[in-house]
Amino acid sequence: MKKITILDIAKELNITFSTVARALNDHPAISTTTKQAVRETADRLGYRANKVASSLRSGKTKIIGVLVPRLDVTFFSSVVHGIEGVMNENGYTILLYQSQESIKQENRGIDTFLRSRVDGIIASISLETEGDGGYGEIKDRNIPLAFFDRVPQGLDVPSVTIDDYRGGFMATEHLIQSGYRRIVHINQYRNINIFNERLRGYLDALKQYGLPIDERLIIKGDFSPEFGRQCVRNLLANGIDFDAIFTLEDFTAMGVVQELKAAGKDIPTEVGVVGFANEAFTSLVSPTVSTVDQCTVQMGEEIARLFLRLLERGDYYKHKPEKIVLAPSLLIRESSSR
Amino acid sequence: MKKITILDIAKELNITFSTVARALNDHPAISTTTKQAVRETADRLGYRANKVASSLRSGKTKIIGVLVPRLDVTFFSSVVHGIEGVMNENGYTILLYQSQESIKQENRGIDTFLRSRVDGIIASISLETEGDGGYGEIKDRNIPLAFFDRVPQGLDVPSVTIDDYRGGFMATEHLIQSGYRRIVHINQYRNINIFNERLRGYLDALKQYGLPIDERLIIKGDFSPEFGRQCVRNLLANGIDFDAIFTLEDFTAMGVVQELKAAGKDIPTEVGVVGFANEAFTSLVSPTVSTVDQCTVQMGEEIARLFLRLLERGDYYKHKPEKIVLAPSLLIRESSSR
DNA sequence: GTGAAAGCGCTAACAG
DNA sequence: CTGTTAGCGCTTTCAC
Repeated sequence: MKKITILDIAKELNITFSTVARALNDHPAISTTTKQAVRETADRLGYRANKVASSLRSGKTKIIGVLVPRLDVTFFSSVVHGIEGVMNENGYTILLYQSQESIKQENRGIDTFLRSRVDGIIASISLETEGDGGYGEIKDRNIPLAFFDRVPQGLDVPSVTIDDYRGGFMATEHLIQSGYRRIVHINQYRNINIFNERLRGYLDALKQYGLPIDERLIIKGDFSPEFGRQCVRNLLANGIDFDAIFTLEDFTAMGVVQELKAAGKDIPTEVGVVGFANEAFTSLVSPTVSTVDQCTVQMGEEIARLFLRLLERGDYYKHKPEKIVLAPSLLIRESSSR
Repeated sequence: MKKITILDIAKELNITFSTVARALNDHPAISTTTKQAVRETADRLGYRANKVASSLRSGKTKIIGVLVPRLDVTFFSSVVHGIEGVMNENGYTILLYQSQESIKQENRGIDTFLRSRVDGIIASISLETEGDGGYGEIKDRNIPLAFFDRVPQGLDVPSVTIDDYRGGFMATEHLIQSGYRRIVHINQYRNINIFNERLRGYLDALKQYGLPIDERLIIKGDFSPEFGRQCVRNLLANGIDFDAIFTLEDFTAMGVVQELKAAGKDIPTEVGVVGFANEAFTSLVSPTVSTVDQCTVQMGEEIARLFLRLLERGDYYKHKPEKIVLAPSLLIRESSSR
C-alpha cells in the first residue's frame, strides 16, 4: 500500500495540493463540490492525514503528556482513565509515562514530553521529588502544566486535589463521635504533602474534641498490608492502650483488620478501623471497611477539563492558577460502626 | 524562552547545522572536540531536540499505540504498566487510547494511531469487536500489530495470552479433587474467546473426571459482585443442589462469597469457591479466595518484548506470527481448601 | 474559489 | 572530518 499524501489526491483531481489541504480542513473558501470530490477520493485512495507533518508545521501536536508514578496502582490508573476519557472527547491523545516513583525517571519523562512537543503536561509527582523537581522548566518554556493529587511545592500552577486535611479530620472525628478515644494513626515516613495533611487533620480533630495527643499512637512507616499487620502486632506486644486505628490508606487498613481478627479483637466493638482511598476491596471484605473516598475518576475528569479550559483561553500562565480542591467523602461501613 | 534549534547552536559555534545534527546523534565521523562543544552549547542554550521534525524526516516516531478497553480495570492497567515499563527502557513512548468497550471508539483509536504514524500498535479488543474489527487495515499497511489477552478472530498476528482453557480446567479439577461434585460455573453471555475457553476447561474437567454436565449449573450473565450475589440467591431459591462455584473472574466470586456467608453456608466446608484473575482483594478477604493468576504485568512485559524483537528484525509480517501462551497458575486459598 | 510558494526542524545522501 | 543540498507532508500567507 503506497503512502498517499494530499499531492496524490491533488493529481487525481487535477487541482493543487493546497486546495486539497483546505478542503480536508473544511476551509470556508472552498466550494462544496470540491470538498465533496476531495473527500471522496481521499477515502477511495485510503488517505490518512499525517499528524506528524501537520504538527511540525502548525506547532500543535494535540497530544497531552501524562506523567504518573505507576499505573499498577488503582488510584493512578483510575485518574488516567478519567483524563483520557475527557481528553479523547476533545480531540487530544495521551502520551503516557511512568516515573516509577523515581526522580530520575520522572525527569526523563519530562524530557521526553518536551522533545515530543506535547501541547501540555498533566502530572502527579513521585515520592522522591523535592521542590519543583524538574517541572520548573516546563513552566519556564510556557508549556501548560497541571498537577493532580501529588503537587510539588513551590510551583504555582493549576491543580486538582482532594482536601486531605478534611479527609483526615472527618475520619478521626467520626471515630471520636463513635466513642473511640485512643485512636492510633498510621502514616508514613516521607515528607509528602498529602500525607502530612491527613496527619494534620487527625491531630486537629483530636485537639478540637479535647483528646490528648499521644506520640505512641502515631506510627510512621511504609504502607502495605504487611506494615499494617506489623503495627498491630507491635501495639499489642508493647501493651499500648488503643481502641481505634485510622490508616493513611486502605491496604494498610486491610492488614490492620486481618491482624486484629487474628488477635481475637472484635471489629468494631473493641477496635474501630478507618482507611483511606476507597479501594474496591473495602466494600467487599468482612467487616466492610470504612474509608475516605478520593473521587478518582472525577479527579481525572476535573483536571482534564480545567486544563482544556485554560488551553482554549490561550494565555495559560497569565492568570492566577486555578486550584480545585475536591471534597472527600467519608464512607462509614462496618469496621467503625458501633 | 526562544525556541532553540540546531541552527542556533551552529551559529553560536560557527559550524553548519548538519555538523551539529551529527554531533548530537553521536555520529562516528565527528571529532570528539566538536561533539563536546556542541553538547555544551546545546545544554547552555537549553536545546531540546524536536522529535516531531525528526519523525517526519526519518519516518519513525518511536511511539507505540496502546489500545485497551478501559484503564479502570486492574487487569488492563497492570498490563499497560508492564508494556510501558519495557517500552520505556527501549526508548519507546506509549500513546494511549481507551475503546471503552465500544467498537466505534476502537476504530477511532486505530484511526488516531494511523494518523499519528505510530511505529506499532498493541491492543486488546473491545467486547463489541467482531471478526478482525478495524485491525485488518493496520496489517494491510504493514504496521506492526500485536494483541494481548483479547485477540480478534481471523487475523494472524503475534499475541500473548494466557491459556484460559487450562485455567478453567485447573480450577475445576482442583475443586473436583477437593471432593466437590456439583460445581456451578458462572460465565458471561457474550461470545468472547477467552471466556469461552474457561468454560471449555470447566466442561472438559468434568468430563475427564466422569462428572455429569448439568446445564442448570452453568450460568451466563455479566460479571460483577452483584451478579455473583444474585446467582447464589437464585440457586438457593430454586433449590438447586450445588457444593462449589467457579466464577469467570474475581469480582463475581466476591459477590458469591458474600451471599453464601449471608445465607449461612460455610466456605469451604459446605461450598467451595474459586475465582479468576488474582485481584488484589482475593488474598485480603476472609476467607481468602482461591483464584487463577493471569500474570498481568508479565503479560505486558512479554508482549512488549515480543514486539521489540520483531520490530528490530524488520520484516514484521514476513514470518509466521509468534503466539505466546502463558501458563496460568492456580492459587489455592481458604475458599476451596477442605 | 483556487494556485504558488515558503518553511516548520530535522535526516541523510553526496561532495569535498 | 565537515559542508551542501534536498526533501519529509503539511499549514498558511499572499496572490489573482
